[in-house]
Amino acid sequence: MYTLTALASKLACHTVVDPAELGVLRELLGRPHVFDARRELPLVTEGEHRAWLIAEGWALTYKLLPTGARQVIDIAIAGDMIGFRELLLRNTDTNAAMVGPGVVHEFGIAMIEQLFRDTPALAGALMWASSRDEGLVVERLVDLGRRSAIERIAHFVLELEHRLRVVGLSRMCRFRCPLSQAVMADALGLTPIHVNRTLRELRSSGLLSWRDGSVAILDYARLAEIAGYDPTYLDGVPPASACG
Amino acid sequence: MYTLTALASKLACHTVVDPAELGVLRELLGRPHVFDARRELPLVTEGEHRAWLIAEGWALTYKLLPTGARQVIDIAIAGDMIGFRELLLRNTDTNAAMVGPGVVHEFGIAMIEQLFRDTPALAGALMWASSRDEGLVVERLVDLGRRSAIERIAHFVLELEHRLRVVGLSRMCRFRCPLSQAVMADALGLTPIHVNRTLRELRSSGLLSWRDGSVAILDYARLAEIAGYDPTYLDGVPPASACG
DNA sequence: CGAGAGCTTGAGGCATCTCAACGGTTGTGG
DNA sequence: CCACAACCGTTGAGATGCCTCAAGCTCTCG
Repeated sequence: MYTLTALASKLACHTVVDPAELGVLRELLGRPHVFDARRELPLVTEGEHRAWLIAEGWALTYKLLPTGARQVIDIAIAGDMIGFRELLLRNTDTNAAMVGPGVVHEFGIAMIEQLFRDTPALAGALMWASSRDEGLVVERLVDLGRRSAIERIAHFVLELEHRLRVVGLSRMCRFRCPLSQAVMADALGLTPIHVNRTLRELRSSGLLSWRDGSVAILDYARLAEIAGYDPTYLDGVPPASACG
Repeated sequence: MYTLTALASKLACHTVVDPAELGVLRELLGRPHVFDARRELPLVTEGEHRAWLIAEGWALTYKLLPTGARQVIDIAIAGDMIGFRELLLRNTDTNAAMVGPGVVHEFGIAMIEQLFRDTPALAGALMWASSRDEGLVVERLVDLGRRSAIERIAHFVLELEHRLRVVGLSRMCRFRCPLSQAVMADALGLTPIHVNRTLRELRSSGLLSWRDGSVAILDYARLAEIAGYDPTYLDGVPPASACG
């Protein structure tokens, strides 16, 4: 049974979450779906906007340009929502898909409205989580506008570690990451080739290791210095102290 | 007397706005402040987060990097809010400032909460406006990640025209824009020098004119083609049909 | 009259892209 | 069981879009 532990961990950074309210949410969400890798997550079905809560696995939203280029907007891990922004804005030019296999819940605007009625504290916490996701997008904007490739990647890895640690998926600066270099390139505004070279540079400098989807941050301090990393835009949880 | 006409025009794109509710908002906002150009708009004062509603003029939010580089996040025109995202997220690494002189209202989280109690329809409309601003940020992300300099600038001009038209500040594809090339550079992830050269290219191709803060889109169709422009991420208002 | 802001132009450099290719792994259908 | 495609990571060589450095001009403001 999936118990939304990741979501609970994340919200706990912001407020105390009533377990009873979480129970209401679980009831409203219903049964989870188990999805294959690369499965598309439709954000609009039959004119209705849909959003997704990731219980397990990774997902992302992206936009496609007429030229065929792709820009990844959000990278969602366990406890994150996908399509929440589009629920309010009702735009339809955004796509979403799973990265690896995973477990997700589907929901719509009606569920959010009901949460606001029945469990206003939890609804507020979800709004905070959504704002935090916007903060991630803003920080990515800074990445693409004003940081070099090596700074972007360093920043990206540190941010990932932080988010995964909050939901219990990073320990001692080690975590699993199923993102291909192509996906990272589309998220960071680079070429897969350049992502490859830059990662190699970080690896050969002994700052991190990344093999077969297993990442280890080996020199947190130097990585943070390269990235100009300051996680205050996230959630107030302090950065990792040690890399054992 | 400033009557929030720009805000009303914008919200009208989304829902019918009750004039009585707007009256309540005007009461809650109180007297407007007249600010000089370049005036800073503090987003945090005495530990309290503050936001601003622009009644007249232009304002922007930005982040500063340790290196001294600047990334502009939002560019706000009449009817737009500044600092709304930070109100929820409570992050403190974002700055805001006026561009030219202008007229603004200050508000805080308490006012939003009261709007949700007293005028829920209007509060919902404001949430929509806030989501629309997030949509702008996402589209900027696509700009910086996957569009060339000339595409970014073309897209930026078209988006500006759309937003200004919605609040009655653009007619026949002509509008005033007080942004310096340096500000545009910091918004679009470019150098002021390159913005200058790219603008010259657009001008000499007869696509637009830009002199002394007066902009005219001369060839909407070709500009839209260059930019890959599709304003569905905005508000459902159709693009400008003619450039007289 | 000087300072500052904004716009413009030139020359050279480099970070990143483009094009091209190879090897390993996985899944799939004949 | 094999052939083949698809995906992923990797590397090389050359091209280029944008940056950096440098300078001069105009206008406004005090």
